[in-house]
Amino acid sequence: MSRSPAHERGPVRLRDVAELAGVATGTVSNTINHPERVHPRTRVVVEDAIRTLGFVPNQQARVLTGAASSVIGLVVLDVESPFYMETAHALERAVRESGNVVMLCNSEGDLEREEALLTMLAAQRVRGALLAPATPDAHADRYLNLPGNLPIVLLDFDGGDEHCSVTVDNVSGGALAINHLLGLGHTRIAFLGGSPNLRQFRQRAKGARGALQAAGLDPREHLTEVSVSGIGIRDGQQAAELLLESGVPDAIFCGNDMLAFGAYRALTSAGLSVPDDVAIVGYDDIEFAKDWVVPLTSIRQPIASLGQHAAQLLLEHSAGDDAHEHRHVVLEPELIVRSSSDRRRATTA
Amino acid sequence: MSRSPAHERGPVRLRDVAELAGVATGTVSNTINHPERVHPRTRVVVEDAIRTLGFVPNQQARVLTGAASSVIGLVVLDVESPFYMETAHALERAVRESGNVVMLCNSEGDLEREEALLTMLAAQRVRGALLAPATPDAHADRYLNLPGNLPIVLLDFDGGDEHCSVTVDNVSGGALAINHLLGLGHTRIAFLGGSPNLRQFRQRAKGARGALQAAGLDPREHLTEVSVSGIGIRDGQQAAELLLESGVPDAIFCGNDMLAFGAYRALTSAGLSVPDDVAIVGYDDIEFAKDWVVPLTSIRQPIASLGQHAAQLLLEHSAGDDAHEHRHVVLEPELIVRSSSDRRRATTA
DNA sequence: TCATGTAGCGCTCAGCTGGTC
DNA sequence: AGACCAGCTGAGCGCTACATG
Repeated sequence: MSRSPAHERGPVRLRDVAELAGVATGTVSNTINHPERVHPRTRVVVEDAIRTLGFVPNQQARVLTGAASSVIGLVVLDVESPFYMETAHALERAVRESGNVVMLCNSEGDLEREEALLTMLAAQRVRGALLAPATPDAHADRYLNLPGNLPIVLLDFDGGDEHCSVTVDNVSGGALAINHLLGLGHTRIAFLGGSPNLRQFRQRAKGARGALQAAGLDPREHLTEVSVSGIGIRDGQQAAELLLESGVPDAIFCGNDMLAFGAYRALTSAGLSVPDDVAIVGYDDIEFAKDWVVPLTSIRQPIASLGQHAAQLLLEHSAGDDAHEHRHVVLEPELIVRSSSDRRRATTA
Repeated sequence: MSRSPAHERGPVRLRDVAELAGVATGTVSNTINHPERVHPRTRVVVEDAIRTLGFVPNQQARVLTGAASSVIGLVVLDVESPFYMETAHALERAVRESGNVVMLCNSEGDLEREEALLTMLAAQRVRGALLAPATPDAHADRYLNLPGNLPIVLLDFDGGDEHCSVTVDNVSGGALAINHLLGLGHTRIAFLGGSPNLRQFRQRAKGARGALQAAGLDPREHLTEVSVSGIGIRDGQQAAELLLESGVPDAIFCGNDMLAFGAYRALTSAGLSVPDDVAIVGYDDIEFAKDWVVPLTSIRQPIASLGQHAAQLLLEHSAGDDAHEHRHVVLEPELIVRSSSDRRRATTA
């Protein structure tokens, strides 16, 4: 009468194990959750039964009886963007270390889709959600009335008093880039990414202007801001081509690394050398940056740290701790100098 | 007595809605699942109550009562590899179109981790799992006794009679690349990726040898196979540097695009021009390929199609259809010619 | 025709029985 | 006889289906 697990219909239940072991269901439950409460003799019998039947407890039923869910939702804008994927990976790592798992969802920058996903996650009664808002400029209000009051932590987005958040200081990152370029003697600088509708880019531009002012230079004179329509290589290339029509700057600071790769293509196509004619600085320091044809100087976001903080905030937040204080963690980016801005730098690292 | 959803403790239950609406729980359930069975007047009342309470049905409880889960697990080797991410995205898209959601898990090429993830997915009672096996050479046997007999579909891995699978013909892809290079007049070809432990690479190499033979050329004479230790840009660069020590080939066919980028770096560092001195062909046609400094000729995997087939197979498989016939879908790759092998080609596309 | 009541999905936990020393 | 421990029983988690009114 032994039924091979692989050929059964429907999953094995606790009760099946109990029957085979000749004990009550509660005893099986106990050997799984409180082994010390059950006599070693019985325990062995039950464990054998579990093994021969290939029993895997139904997590949904467990959660229904009050156990905390071990699933954490992660909603990102764009699963294909290298930066978001690296971030997702870091988050996954941090979440895993806490014994939970990530359910990765892609909002594709669509507000409705984001809402649908949050509802879905609430319906799944996940433990909480990490959310990289889909809107360039969503009001924090947007997340005030979450479906099923799902605990969330906002990524790279300041949620005001109502939510926890982990952000990286974009203003400071912009300043970092500009100060580096000024230090190299460049004063005719372009910022590629002056797209009006992306908050991160706007903040980086603000940091850039601030750094120029702090150095006693008028941004209107020394910083040309160029809009981009998207955030990919092509967009960067087009924008840089446009920029070159009105003169060659000393340096181009790009809103992200993909744009920087595009700028590189435009410059070399125009017969210009990087960094001799024009220096380039990117942003994000994605994996590709260090291995680009000319290794790219970039502003590195502290992804691993971001993941850890976000995971920890969410776990605290969802711990059921009644009076939860919403916290905001702000992390600092870091300048990584490579040969796209400074020929003296080694190719590696 | 109206409790604002955002300030409640614990999620709203069906019963809360029923109380507020002054009906029985069954009626609320009906207005959600079988609206036609409930009187319009009552329906409005219930719907109002649902809205004011912000009620989101507990999906776990639903599944417990027999509903099919709408979660599909996706286990991949490496969430940071561009190719896997593009594949994951395609799968997600296909799964979403079927009204389900993906739970993305990262096995990181680790067998134990893969097993733990499959058990976790079984415990979550997901509808099924899509699995890109973590082993270079796992026996299909490995997946014979799955925890909780989780329905699975194998990706890019032939599971024999015991599982459904969707694969792309790597042998044919290898041949495609070689025939293209032969057509350009190249006969001293290197295959970069002769790593002995990656099945995909072995199959591509096999296709390459076959194509040479079919053209009446002895592979031992015309094809130099170079091992790589990994699958990243650095690995490709190192392998290509090593290769150049023993002479410059007409063309390099790489096991994937990242290796090809690395080979490109090695060639240009050595003062060689692509494609004039050496042609390069990659594999996978990742997003980056078309925008590399010299746009890369590559073998494109039909990712979208792979996603659709895999999702469909899994849905069929998990439909509970008793006598399920395991099916194997084999897709054909496609040659995308760009300027890394043929200067006459436009930069775009 | 429409709403109600109830059983039960798989599991856990508090409370209990009954056998031992 | 009282203390104790192993294991059993049953209610209930949130929801749906089905048989009634």
